[in-house]
Amino acid sequence: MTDATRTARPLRRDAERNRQRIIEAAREVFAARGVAATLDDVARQAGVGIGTVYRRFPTKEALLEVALEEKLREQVRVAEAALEAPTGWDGLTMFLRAAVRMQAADRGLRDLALGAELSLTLYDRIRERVEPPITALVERAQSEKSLRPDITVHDVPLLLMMVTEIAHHSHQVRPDLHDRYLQLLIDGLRRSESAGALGRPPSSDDVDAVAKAWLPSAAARR
Amino acid sequence: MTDATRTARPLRRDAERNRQRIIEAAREVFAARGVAATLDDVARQAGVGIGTVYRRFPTKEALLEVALEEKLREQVRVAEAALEAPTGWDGLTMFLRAAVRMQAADRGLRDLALGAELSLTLYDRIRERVEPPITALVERAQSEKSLRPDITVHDVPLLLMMVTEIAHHSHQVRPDLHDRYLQLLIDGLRRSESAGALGRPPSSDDVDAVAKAWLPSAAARR
DNA sequence: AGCAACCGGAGGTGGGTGCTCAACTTATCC
DNA sequence: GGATAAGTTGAGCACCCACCTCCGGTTGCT
Repeated sequence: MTDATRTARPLRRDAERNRQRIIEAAREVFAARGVAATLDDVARQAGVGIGTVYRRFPTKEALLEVALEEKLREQVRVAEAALEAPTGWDGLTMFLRAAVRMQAADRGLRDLALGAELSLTLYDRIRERVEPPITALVERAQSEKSLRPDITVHDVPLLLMMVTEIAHHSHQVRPDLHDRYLQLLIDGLRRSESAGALGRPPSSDDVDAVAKAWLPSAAARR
Repeated sequence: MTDATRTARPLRRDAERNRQRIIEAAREVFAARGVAATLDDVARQAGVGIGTVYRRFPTKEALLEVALEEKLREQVRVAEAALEAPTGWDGLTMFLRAAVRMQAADRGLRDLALGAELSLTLYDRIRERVEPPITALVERAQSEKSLRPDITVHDVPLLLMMVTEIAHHSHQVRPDLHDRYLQLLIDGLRRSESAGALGRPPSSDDVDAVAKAWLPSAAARR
């Protein structure tokens, strides 16, 4: 019953230093290039050999998890904090803006938020803590007659995908450009008599399928 | 001064038949996989050898141009037809819906419309015939007080990119899903007192830069 | 029949990725 | 100040994919 990580002897000092360097480098590299970045990239950025990276982190997934766990938790915190907003509409738009800001600044975070090759247990743990607050906000905003009634929680990931996609392609040229289109979408979310019909909303499975098809690895595969 | 294509002797019958097969196959393959599709894919689909494709079309670009020229012209026609609409708003939304419908059904068309590796002369010829009608529609819809005033022509390509991106990733699962988000954006385009500020619009150069970064080849390169 | 035109597709070329391992270096402990 | 385990390194292997060439064999045309 002894926990493996607890009984493990501490790393030698140079090894521990390299481990930190690798994590730091991973944060930068994954932020810039997303989960598609190679561990060679990380090693070069960290100033260590590739072998060192592989010794410390058996898979890219393991490194991703360590490098981005904190930011993933932050996303949960943002969703929960949005519940404190005075209105459902404020909370929902606050969450959208915060999530876009974070994911626009870190492509790896965005890839993970879409469900990319993360340890499923951690991913599910995050997702199951983000969905309930957002569901609550959507319902509250609809009962307050500010959010249009034909929107569901499952639209939220799709909105984020669209906007962060713009963000990543325009980041070099106009790092703020995506805000323009997020605002346009937010204005489209407002209840209004002039709004057109939206058609059938995505199911939870639809969202998963789209996210999977959107990920870099899927694109490379076909 | 003799035109090379005019003085060229006609192809042998089997060669002409294969040429047509290749063009037909190219239309299917590029529609499904976009400009990233390989000429090997096209050859397999056409039931001919790769060598045959390369003899007939020295580069992928040449084949793309022949395979998609008609659809590109159709895009121009759609833009011009939108001018006939009763109001600027109707014309603009008609154009958006038509452009999205066509580009969602043909990924290659979408890639070319974004400016992917097409012979520059043809590309510019298309663009310079699409922009004026859209500019006119935007201005008309704004003077009619239906389109919000902080939108410019250069927003149109970005809107198309976002929506067609969703279209391509959701096509397998829910071929109509992108319409939902196009409608949301269209509702966001309507003039309204509750609309938020949009920030600085993209310049023409910004659009080019974003489109370039969005293309499959650019993603592979870095 | 004879010959130019045409076809096919194996394979050369060039690029990239994920990962290993044997030779070397360094921290730590007595 | 050794002895030793722990750590490091990066060339190199295995693999995959895309573009394109080349030439022995085939086919349509006159």
